[in-house]
Amino acid sequence: MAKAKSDPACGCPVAAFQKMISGKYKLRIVWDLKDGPRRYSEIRTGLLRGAGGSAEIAPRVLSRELKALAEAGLLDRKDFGVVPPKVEYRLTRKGKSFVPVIAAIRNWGMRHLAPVEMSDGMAAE
Amino acid sequence: MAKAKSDPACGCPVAAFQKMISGKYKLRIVWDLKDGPRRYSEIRTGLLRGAGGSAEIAPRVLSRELKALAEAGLLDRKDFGVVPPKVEYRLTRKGKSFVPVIAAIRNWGMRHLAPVEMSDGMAAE
DNA sequence: CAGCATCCTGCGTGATACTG
DNA sequence: CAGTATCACGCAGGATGCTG
Repeated sequence: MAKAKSDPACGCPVAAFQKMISGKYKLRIVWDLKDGPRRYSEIRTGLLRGAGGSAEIAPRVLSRELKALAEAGLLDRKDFGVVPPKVEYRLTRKGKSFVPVIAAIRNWGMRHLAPVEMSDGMAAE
Repeated sequence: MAKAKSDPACGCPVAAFQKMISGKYKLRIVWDLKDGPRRYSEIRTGLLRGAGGSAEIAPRVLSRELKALAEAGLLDRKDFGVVPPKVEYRLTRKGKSFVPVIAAIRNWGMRHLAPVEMSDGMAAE
């Protein structure tokens, strides 16, 4: 891989999509944010539901995904610039438009590959 | 990493989905197969559309993805067992049920992250 | 609290060669 | 034609420790 010279989207939306959501948490972050803005730690904590018992998420990783999503234009970073740091992330319009797609994915996933005992955030809709 | 002890689906359909389609070509393979069965080389060739100029796809990679998809129950491998080898891959019912999801993804992708000059297989829906 | 800096590791992926 | 075998590499992602 890593040819990364000329495949902004490869001419294929699917490939572009894959790139955009590459990373274990991206989809779930967006999904978590669909209910409203959240703070860094809230996202982090939320991601642990269903993490399978692994340790905590490395801040480096979460940070990276958040940044990538922001640069992809899916979400917006709001830094309050206060002393005890406070940062909120919220979906942009583009991000919101993406939620239904995730919903479709979740929907399919629950029907077809789910051992899935509903312990997830599925009470949402 | 490599916790891999108990996360068949992490309890999260989205995570399971990500696992299932992890791999650069999986989604596109399924998409390509939506029109009917295809042979190994056809898939390989088809995948090159939009490959961005990289060399050909390593057979090892394609092979692996195909196998994974088969084990995931999305597609079916049909070996004709003839002298000049001939193998066809076709979507299973489950695989077909997944096509609309990809369609949703493509649809969103074309609207939101597409440099996308319609050179793809978009005539589909 | 919200990160960034550093080290380390496994796996996905590419390239090439070989086989039934 | 449809793969498997082998070598090599980069990057995602985990674990710690530190900072503003």
